[in-house]
Amino acid sequence: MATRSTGRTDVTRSAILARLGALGPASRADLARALNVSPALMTQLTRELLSDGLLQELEHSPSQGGRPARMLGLVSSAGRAIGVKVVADHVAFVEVGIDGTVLRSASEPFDASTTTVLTDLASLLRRFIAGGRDIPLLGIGVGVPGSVDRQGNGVVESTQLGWHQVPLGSTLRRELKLPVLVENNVNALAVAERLYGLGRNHENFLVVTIGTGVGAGVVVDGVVLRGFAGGAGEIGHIPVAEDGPLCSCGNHGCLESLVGQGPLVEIARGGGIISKSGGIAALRAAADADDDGAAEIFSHAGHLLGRALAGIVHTLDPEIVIILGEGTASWKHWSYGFEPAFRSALVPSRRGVAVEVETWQDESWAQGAAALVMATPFDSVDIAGDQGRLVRERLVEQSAPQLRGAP
Amino acid sequence: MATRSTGRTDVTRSAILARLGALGPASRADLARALNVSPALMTQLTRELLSDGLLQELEHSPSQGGRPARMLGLVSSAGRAIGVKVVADHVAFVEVGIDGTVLRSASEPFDASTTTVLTDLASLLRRFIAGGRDIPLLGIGVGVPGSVDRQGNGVVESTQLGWHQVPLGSTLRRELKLPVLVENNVNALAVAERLYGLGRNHENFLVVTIGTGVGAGVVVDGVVLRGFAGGAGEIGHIPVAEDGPLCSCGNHGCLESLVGQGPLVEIARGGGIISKSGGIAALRAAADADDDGAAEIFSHAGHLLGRALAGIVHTLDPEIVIILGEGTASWKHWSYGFEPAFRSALVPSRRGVAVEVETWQDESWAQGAAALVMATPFDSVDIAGDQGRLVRERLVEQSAPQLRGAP
DNA sequence: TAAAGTTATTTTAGTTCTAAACAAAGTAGT
DNA sequence: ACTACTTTGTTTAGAACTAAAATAACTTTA
Repeated sequence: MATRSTGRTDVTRSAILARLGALGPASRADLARALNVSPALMTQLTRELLSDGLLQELEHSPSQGGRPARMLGLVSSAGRAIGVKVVADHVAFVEVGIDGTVLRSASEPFDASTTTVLTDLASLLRRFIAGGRDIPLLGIGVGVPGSVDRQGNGVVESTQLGWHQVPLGSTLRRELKLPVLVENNVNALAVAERLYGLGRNHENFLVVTIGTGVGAGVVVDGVVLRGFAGGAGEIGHIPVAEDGPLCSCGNHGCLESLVGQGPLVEIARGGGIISKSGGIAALRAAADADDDGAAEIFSHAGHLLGRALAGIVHTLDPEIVIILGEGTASWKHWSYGFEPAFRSALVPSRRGVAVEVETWQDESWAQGAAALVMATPFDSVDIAGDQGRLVRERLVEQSAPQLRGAP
Repeated sequence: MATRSTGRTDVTRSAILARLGALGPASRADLARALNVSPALMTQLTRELLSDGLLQELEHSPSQGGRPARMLGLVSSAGRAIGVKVVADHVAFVEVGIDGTVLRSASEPFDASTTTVLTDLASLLRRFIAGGRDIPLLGIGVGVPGSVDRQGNGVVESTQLGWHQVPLGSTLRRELKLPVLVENNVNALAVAERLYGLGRNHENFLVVTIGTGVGAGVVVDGVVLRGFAGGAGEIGHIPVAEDGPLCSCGNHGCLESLVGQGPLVEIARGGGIISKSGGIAALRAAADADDDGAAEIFSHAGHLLGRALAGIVHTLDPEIVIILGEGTASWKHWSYGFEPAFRSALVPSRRGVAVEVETWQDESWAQGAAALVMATPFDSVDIAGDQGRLVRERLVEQSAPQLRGAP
């Protein structure tokens, strides 16, 4: 059906801001091309944003053969966002600037299984917010391991947290009086990747995370694919072995039950490769030290992941696959199994699909959640709904209280 | 990025026509809601279409508690389309009315491997077109077993036909002077399903075909997912068995090499279940006659398909899975293996996903191809590009040569 | 160094759509 | 019958865009 061209609040206006934030200064002509609008409109919108004090004109860029471009840059104090990573035993916060850079971060112990989870989380968040700079706070992004009905609604279903239809979004919104966007953590990462990472240059890509579990974020035509109930990307439960080990979901032989961090450590302990108390770090250390058994464990995991991803690549035809997550620290070892299995299981015409492994940081999950907020202006499909509109309004209104609508 | 709200030719105007064609008469208010535009615009557009002679006002529908709705219906002579199914040894044509009903059909022997394929096809098409009624021919839809760069472009890559970057679209367009839309055959089927079938009521679904090969069409938010190079949905080559039989793609153990019609027949012959010259019909007959071996072959295929589809459902989270293709004639036998394997491999929260098997007809492939033409008005994402615009123009202009622009 | 070609930005005159107010044509309660 | 309430359809003013032409500010070529 025809998408209603909103009209309500201006989408393009703030898409300009988000783009400049994400990619740095650009000319009006660049922006018009990138956002797929006419130069005429760009002139008009940037005029308003300049007079609102959200943009500034910078130096000229050297001529490309014609009139040199006048670069436009963001006034960096235009906004900030907070990203939250929620897992069973702790929460992590980051505060990011409008360009996605981390300004502050913190981590707090937390119990997701109490009856007071939501108010607990709100208090922790309030405390973190209080420490922030005096820049308009555009909103809160929350990444959870589980599925979310709609970003702007924020009802969470998560076996990992033991949450069943928990109204995380509405509660935080009420408690904090701020726009709140809730999303599956891997999808949030995909949004961040699209905005700040390799996904900037690709409209169709796959983000795959390896770590405790295995997950995927699917970006199609520049937009994160959520599926019918927000559950797309749960590749950790693809059936792999007919009679494999028991998975947390209750089935046997899921991908995650074979290549997740827990199972790998289990195998290593059983095989005497690491001590009974050793963890994934010990296993990686063993592999790094050329222990054949350890290498084989990673390599076999890579093999299984490679075959599973080949299936997904056939299904979705992405341009590039981006590997992320805590597990990437051992990617070198995974890759021995992954590359041959993955490539050889692909149809010849797909065999060249790019696989990139990005460096992983502790804050990456929370940073991804924050990207949800910064991405809302891009949100032409209106994934974030009402909350997206609020973010946009805060961005435009708070930054320029002195102008517009003053008597 | 913000989608350019085309503006060029009117999309909504013909979305009205397509909707009325697909779903029958509706009121202005209904249409406005369905197409997500304002009532005001609907008044304006329908006024034009009425005066153009494309629509007609019908009786009032009984009041729903307020002013009774004035129904609008399509003037059925507004247009027709032709759909073509191309396979290695023959082509099939159908002519459909604006509501998707088949008016005429034909099948011709054909050799896809000659050097004159394209002109041969054009001649056959010309002959078929000539037999049609005197109603505006909106365009030609072609379904091919392979991937297509862009519908409106129509460059085909198909191992099955032995075609490498064949410019099918542009050639037919030049030869026939008509809008031509080319698409992978399963994707075309998904479009038809969205327009006329079960997909009408679902924005996220999966069309799976079983027959010679296995394929899938993925519909996300109402739009067919094509992927980076138009190759999405090639689930026939998902790796299933580590050391399975050789597949036509050159790899071993692809889903298709295990559950395709050819392999099933092979196994049945080898097991003495059918004669050395028996085909799939014989195998089905054996299963129908309670031959345990035959039943087991189908059941095992169902088992493998079920596990593979479970993986895809986890990846895409569709609301419903629609099974189509020649193979559905034996679905009863497949289902014994399919249902338990599929359900038990799904995460509990997904276990209820609906699986529907629709009746299959010989012309279904070609009918799907024709739907490409009828769907272009819906094409808010502009998949069909230039050719879509041409279809729209033909629909509006040819039907009302007597009005508009007359001196 | 003047003419030609490029690229960037602005102006102008629409087009397409929406929101909001209104008019039309009913049903249901009193 | 009279009023209140619903739903449909229309009118009007205005917002958001676009295309095309005009203008600006260079580089390149002859």
